Amino acid sequence: MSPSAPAPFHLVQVAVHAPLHSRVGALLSYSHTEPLPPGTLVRVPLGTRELLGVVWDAPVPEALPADVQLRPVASVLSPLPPLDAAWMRLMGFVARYYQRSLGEVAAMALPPMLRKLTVEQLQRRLQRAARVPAQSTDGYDAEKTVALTAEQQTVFEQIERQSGPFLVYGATGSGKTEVYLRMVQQVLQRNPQAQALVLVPEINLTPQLLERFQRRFAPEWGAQAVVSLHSGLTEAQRINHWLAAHTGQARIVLGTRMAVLASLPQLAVIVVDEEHDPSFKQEEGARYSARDLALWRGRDVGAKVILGSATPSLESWHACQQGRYQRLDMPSRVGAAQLPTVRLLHMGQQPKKTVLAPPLVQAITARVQRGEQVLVLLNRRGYAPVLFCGDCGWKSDCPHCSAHQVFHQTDGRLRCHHCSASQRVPRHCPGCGNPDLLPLGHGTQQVQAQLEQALRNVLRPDGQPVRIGRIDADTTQGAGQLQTQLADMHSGVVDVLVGTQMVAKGHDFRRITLVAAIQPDSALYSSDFRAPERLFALLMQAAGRAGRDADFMARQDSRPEMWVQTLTPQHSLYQCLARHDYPAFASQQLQERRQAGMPPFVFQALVRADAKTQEQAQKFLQDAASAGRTLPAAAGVFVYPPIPLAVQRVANVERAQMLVEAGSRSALQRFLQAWQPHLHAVRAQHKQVQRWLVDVDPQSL
DNA sequence: AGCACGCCGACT
DNA sequence: GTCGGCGTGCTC
Repeated sequence: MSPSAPAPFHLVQVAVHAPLHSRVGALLSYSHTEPLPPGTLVRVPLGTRELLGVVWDAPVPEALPADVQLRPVASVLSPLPPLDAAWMRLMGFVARYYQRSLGEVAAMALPPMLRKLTVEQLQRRLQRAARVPAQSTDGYDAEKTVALTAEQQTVFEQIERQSGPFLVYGATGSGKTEVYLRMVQQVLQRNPQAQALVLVPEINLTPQLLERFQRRFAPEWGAQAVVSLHSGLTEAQRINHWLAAHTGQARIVLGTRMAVLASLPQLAVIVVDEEHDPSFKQEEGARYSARDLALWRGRDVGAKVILGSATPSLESWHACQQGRYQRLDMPSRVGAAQLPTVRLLHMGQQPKKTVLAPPLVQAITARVQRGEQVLVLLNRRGYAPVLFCGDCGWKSDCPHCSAHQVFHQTDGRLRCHHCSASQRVPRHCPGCGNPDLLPLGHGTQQVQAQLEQALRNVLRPDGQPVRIGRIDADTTQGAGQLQTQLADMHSGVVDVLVGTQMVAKGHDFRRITLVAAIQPDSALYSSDFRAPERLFALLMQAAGRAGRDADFMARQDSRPEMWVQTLTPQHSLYQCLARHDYPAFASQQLQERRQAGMPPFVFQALVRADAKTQEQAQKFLQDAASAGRTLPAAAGVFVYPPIPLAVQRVANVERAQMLVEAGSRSALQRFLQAWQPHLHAVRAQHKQVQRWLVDVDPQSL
């Protein structure tokens, strides 16, 4: 381009989602008749298709590759205010930190419908939103503002006075939510433009909390002031809620991890409830941690960040000990509700192969006879994890995966939980023709069946037979099925609920007085060093389901209990659980992690590869490691040898991974940045590799 | 990732 | 003769 004659167009740099073509941070250049400010949403041609893109504030490249022809921007989504600098900084950070392209990260953060709408349709949507009267509060009676307890008041004042970040460490039922509500209210009242972001781990938890925020805030600011953002919304809802956040009309955005990426130009306070929950980590694409991004974003824009949990992540607990976060304790349960007594039932003293120990069955019987409810937890769905032939040793192995097919009695099928392949249960052993195949181990279906058998003659106080429900991934396939089944539990149709961990989270069943964990021991021997941490959190959370309604407990003259069936009742995890002593558990775990050199004392990333054979996958990783070790940034970084994943083969794809470790976050980041182009180059020489990825701060190994 | 182009087997 | 299988390669 000659500098003497002004070009008849302006060059714009655009972030688009063109995965392999563009490397991390790469932008594509387009021309436009006038300059476009950074953050402008545009549609640009790429090959034969048209993609959504965001104009980026980046230096114009020296020169384009000689063979590419500059093309014009196809259209500008002009009705939309540009995305602000803070949002673009966030996208830049996510792309850099998690090793993805800017375009991919931006595409993930924007509502999908933005790709399709015409400028006119967008215009109409914005106008319709603007016409909604600011005070449409129909259906929302002002929630009575109850006085805070002394404990809540103290925590509230500390958050108000100091800058944070805060970790509110409070037992289940200690009233953390009320503190969040007050804090949000306070911040939003002080600044009439300010926005709040509230993150929860699961979609199922949004309706309850959304309703509570609506009741509190809709009377003052209108129903559209509180919106939700999660993957359960329709595309239309999602774009409307996103637009409300982006234009500032929404004062409070409540949602799952994706909400942390929303455009919130006036963000002033962020709450991350149940901050320890693994669901905050995105496990595909850009593998971000919404909790970590909340902290980054809060620091970047000067918003208060409040994390809350009864069993904080060891990362957050450690950060408090280092003085990086401020810990605020809320030890008491509101309204005289008491924590359950934990009984550790030694299964070594029960007959072999006992699934439900007789004393537990007696305890369950006594509870349901008094009109109380019981929650039975078992982290294994199906009837039995494997079918076995006693004559020839045949097992129900999945032909496509290195895993067993699980026996599902309800539909008489064997089903692989990794690739979903399924087949009818064979009448005779496929190996030797033996007609007697044995189910080994037990899952939720079997526990449900055994309970039905054991309680078949037991009656409730109203003379009705006892009903046993089951909730797991198999019973909640269809839309709304989980809600229906939870409603059955609430209304008292179901007396005993058997389920996987999905039932332990967040639901207030007022009449549950007994919670039982059937066989949690396996997590103690897992190869994943985080398994005990997750188990402890799950059991504490499950314990918190019992006896939440102090009035009901008083009327029943009943005391809440949690039973744990275990072969190692003396294990320190169970001993800490029995005392409801998270701090002791955390300090013991942290000591182990420090001695063993594991997070949070080191920082990790994982490189994974998929290929037809394990050798191909591992060879790629080895070559990648070799390329990495020659880099200057490799000093202080350790790359472990590649190993197969715990489930090595899924759907006929072999999977391998390689751990990368460093003593500091910045050393790890420097190495990953420098390594990135080499990974791409090595990949180009390993065409047999079907898929590969980098997982920064992996949550499961 | 899409979406083209391109070069070999069974059908109206 | 064509429809279509998915291998290879390109996209500012």
